[in-house]
Amino acid sequence: MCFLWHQFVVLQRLFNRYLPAMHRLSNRTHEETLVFFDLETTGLDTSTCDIVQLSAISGNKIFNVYMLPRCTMTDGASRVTGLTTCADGLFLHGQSLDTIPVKEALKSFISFLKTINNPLLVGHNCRRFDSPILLRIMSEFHLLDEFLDVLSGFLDTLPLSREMFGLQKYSQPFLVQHFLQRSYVAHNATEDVRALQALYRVWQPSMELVNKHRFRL
DNA sequence: TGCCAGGCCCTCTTTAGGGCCTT
Repeated sequence: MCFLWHQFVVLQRLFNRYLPAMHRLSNRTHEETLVFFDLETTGLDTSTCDIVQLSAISGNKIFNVYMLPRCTMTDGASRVTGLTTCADGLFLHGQSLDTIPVKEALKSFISFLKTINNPLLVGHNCRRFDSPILLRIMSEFHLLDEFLDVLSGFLDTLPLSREMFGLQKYSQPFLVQHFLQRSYVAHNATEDVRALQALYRVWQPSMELVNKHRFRL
């Protein structure tokens, strides 16, 4: 009897010790893989603009494509990105870029995501800007269902950083300067995703905050 | 000359308005 009671006490202690960890594990999304992404677009109007550059990074895997937009770039977008379009193609600071058709670019991005386990797309201000544009254009090319099937969700680092830190600004260049003590080539999607990945490594937000700021369609 | 969209956040607010954030 005494032996059984001892076994019970041992099991109870083990249970009490590991239950909180098991509970945290069940709520974690660590089986998801973070994929930092960014768009360069023809403008700021999320209902009409087109994507000209789509970049993503997950670990050491990098994705980047340029595409010819179906509409002209606004002066503001050309000014901040250095990208211009004409009948001959897409140019970065006057240098011609290799582009692929929009649908091919989107399908290529979906294929990239399929190589990643349960991808969670992470972007700065992506709830209000990048994700509505990406979802709209995926829908226009009848790729939305396939895209959503492969995707775990989105995570917006703008409200996440606002909740984590008390700063005067939360633009990505400011955050990079503040946390990484360096400047970078903002408004180039590849540089933006590398910078955001580096910021996230420094921040290491809690799963509670991640779950608070994640979303799906 | 500089803005052009739209939603969130903050405050000198809530019957509003300006700044921020993305290109």
